[in-house]
Amino acid sequence: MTEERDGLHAYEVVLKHIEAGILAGTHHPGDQLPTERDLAAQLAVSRSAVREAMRVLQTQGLITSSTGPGRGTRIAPSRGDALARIFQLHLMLSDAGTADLTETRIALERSSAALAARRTNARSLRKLRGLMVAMDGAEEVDEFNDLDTDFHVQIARTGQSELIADLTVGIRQAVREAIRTASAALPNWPEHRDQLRHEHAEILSAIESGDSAAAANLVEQHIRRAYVTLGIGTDEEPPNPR
Amino acid sequence: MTEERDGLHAYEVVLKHIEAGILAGTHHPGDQLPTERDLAAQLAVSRSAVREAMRVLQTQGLITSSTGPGRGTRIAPSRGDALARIFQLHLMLSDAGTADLTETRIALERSSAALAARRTNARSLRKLRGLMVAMDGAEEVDEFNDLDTDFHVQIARTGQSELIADLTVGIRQAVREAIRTASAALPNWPEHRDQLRHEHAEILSAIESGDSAAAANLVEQHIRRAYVTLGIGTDEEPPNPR
DNA sequence: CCGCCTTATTGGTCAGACCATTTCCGAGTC
DNA sequence: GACTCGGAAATGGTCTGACCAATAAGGCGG
Repeated sequence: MTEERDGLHAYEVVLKHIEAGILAGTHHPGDQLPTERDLAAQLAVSRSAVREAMRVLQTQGLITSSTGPGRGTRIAPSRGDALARIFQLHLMLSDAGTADLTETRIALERSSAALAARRTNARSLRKLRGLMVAMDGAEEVDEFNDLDTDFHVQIARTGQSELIADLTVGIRQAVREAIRTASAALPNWPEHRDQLRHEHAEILSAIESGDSAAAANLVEQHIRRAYVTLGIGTDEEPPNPR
Repeated sequence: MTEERDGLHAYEVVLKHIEAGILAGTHHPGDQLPTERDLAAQLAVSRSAVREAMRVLQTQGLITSSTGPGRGTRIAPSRGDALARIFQLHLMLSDAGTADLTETRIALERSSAALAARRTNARSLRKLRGLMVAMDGAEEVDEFNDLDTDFHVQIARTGQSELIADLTVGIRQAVREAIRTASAALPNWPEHRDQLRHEHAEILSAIESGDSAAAANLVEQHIRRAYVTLGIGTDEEPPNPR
């Protein structure tokens, strides 16, 4: 076999080979892949090229590797937070305005909250209540803001759609710092904080009672009110009007 | 310097080094990175490790490389469709139900359409009109479906928020095959196709006239009607109710 | 039968070489 | 002086081969 690579880089040959299996639905979570040395031989590239492709897929949360006989590399059973991290990096480099980000965040968190309301489970509710309690005891901006982020993330995770959850998490993480800074500059922080506590309680209540429509609407109001108070993302008409 | 890597893999050292620069806002699109050999020396890892990290960032669309003195590697000025491709792979492996996907797609495309209506430009409108014309001439399922995908993608691109566009593109690409299969099985495909043409025309009209609310609503109706006709994603109450 | 030790497998890392492309610069030419 | 051409150097791309580290499996002695 001559090296017909059609201008593709060596690592791309490997990457496309595996991605094709995923996109075609022939690779499923848990499936075992050939060893790096075998793949290199099969595709007529060096092991380095195979390893570069493996790294790419690993950092995208698509495969996991471990050493030892019979171990090796397999399609990841769960994607972890890789997508959220990648998403966050893209957000940092993107020129998306704060307003766009806000509207996207609202669109995603409406989905998250509604899903959460329809798929509650005892463990998630316990975590959410725990975060509420923790926030009741958090007076300062930094501590409260971290818990606030966790609260929204936990709602996303409750929906049991890891994809939507990952996106939600990524965007919430990305705006975390901006929210922190704006909060710290608020003259009436204690009032704002109490308002947030109140809204969180309402949202949790809607989720607990399984009212997905209410949960979605409350989350949207919650986010909009917070951004108005913080003075961010209000420079143009909402791109997602209702 | 002793190799204090704290359990991190060699490539992770490099990856985190560069990601940190991005997340901290010290790296901006267009910025030049050190050469692979320099980075390897600085971080006390082998060049292979540096290359693995570079591959990861390249495939995520975050950096670009070229050879030659003074060229090298830099932060990508534009992220391309890398995020959409990664997103698509995650969708394939995720257990997200079709219903969840549909609702998320609606949430995102509402945003896309509304943004497009507020940020129209001659070039985008020309492309959209061109796709409409092409669809008028496309009778068969496969050809029409490809153009349909392009139409939705182009709307997303028109919004000028690459982030939302990438997400929209990823999810639309991911459901492309499912839509194609379901369409091919439709007994009354010609009627469905004509209905889609009609709805596309309405959406384009709303975008042209800058009516973002109408554009968002029309897109939502368009997607919902299509999924009902195709018999997918209707197995539960909408998670994003209004 | 149990526990330990050896061995084989497999990913992780490294060093070094060579290649391909591109820029840069200087010698030579008009 | 300007222009062209050719070689040197920079830089990412690829390959080879070696060795390390973790782990599982099998064998051996008790």
